[in-house]
Amino acid sequence: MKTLTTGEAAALCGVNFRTVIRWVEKGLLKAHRLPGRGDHRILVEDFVEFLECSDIPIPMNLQPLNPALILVIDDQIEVARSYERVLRRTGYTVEVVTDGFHAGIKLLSLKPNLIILDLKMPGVDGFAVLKFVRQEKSLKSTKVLVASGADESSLKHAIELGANVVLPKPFANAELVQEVTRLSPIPNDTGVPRGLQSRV
Amino acid sequence: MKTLTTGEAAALCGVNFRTVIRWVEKGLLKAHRLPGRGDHRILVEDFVEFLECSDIPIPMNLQPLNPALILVIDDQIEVARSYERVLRRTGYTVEVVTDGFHAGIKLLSLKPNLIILDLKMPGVDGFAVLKFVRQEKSLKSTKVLVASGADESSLKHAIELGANVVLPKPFANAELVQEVTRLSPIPNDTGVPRGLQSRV
DNA sequence: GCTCAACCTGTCTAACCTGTCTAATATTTA
DNA sequence: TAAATATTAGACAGGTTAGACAGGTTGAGC
Repeated sequence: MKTLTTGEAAALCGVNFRTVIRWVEKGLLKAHRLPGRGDHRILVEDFVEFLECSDIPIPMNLQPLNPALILVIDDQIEVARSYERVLRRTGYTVEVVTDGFHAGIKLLSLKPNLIILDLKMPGVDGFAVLKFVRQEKSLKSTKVLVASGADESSLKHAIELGANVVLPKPFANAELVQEVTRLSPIPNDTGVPRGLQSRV
Repeated sequence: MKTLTTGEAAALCGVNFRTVIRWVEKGLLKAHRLPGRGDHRILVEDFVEFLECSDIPIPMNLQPLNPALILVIDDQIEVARSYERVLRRTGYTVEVVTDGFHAGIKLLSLKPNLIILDLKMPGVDGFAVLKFVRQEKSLKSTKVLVASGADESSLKHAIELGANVVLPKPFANAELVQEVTRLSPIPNDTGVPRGLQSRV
């Protein structure tokens, strides 16, 4: 259950936080309060509904991003394609990049829900990618699955840096699918506005 | 999400705020309203589009790109630092990246006004960067200066792909500064408060 | 060049919403 | 746990609104 503080909500719609508080006080915007100082917390869905009702444009990072979008970062194109095939069959939308530049571009422009990342790639430092994802606020909820043939200490390091799951190569397709669906379940299509994932 | 009030928009194009409101009411200028008193808020991008369509000059501080920001993409850190030093002295803000991943990240997050790009880098395809910049809408007016020791046909190819200037290595610092200032003149910071410059 | 109508823009008003500032303190981060 | 950051309420200053009216600009017709 994702919530916003008054400051965050204010920034998202370009007003002062004081104004957001007044909207809450007037009952225009639904919010609950924390026991301590009485901080307001606004459910994202309530905020979005408020924006919609008020005809205020909804910022990008609140748009319901494709919950089934996976970015595969692996310089070995055949390996990447293999992941792509398996995951597409499972119902995910998959995007593949094989170099660092496009990894950076797609990461920021797609805001994928999950990343499958190799560590040892010529030209891309998997650890650097991991570090970036973990420090970038707009990717806060992005999951990272490291799929690598690197040695154990590297894999351990990846975990320390914030990888959600590490799969040592080689692994079976079934393992990949299992971990991916655990990390990023495909939402069942009740009430999901987008059309594609409901076709599955 | 950056927005303008009617007063701010009015100051930016040198009219009375009442006039801005009338433009909005007539549908000439897109805006949304706050729930409280019905204050208008105008998205900067909508305002810029309106100015463009109306042939009204667009004030510096609304330009989408950071006016004096240069992104140096070169895997040789000493070379990149050397550019950085020279250009900083000239008055630019300079950001350096030495790998493709961060090139992608910084390109999208900083929207630099000018890129200094090497072509032959292990791990980064300079041509791919160039192609991307030229097809990405939000980087429409980004200038690209290719600084490379690549052979002549590569440099020619870079021009075909949309590079604004090609500097074959080696070149003198003075040459670099000259080309950069030509492509991306530093806006004179006369401390003019925002909006007033259009009133003369 | 002149007149006139049509229309756009600036000015003024009162009401009231929004932004700014403060000190205190809760929440988050290291 | 300590330090850094964020949030709160209240008071005040400043900005924004709609409507009405006046002044200015534009273009057509003579």
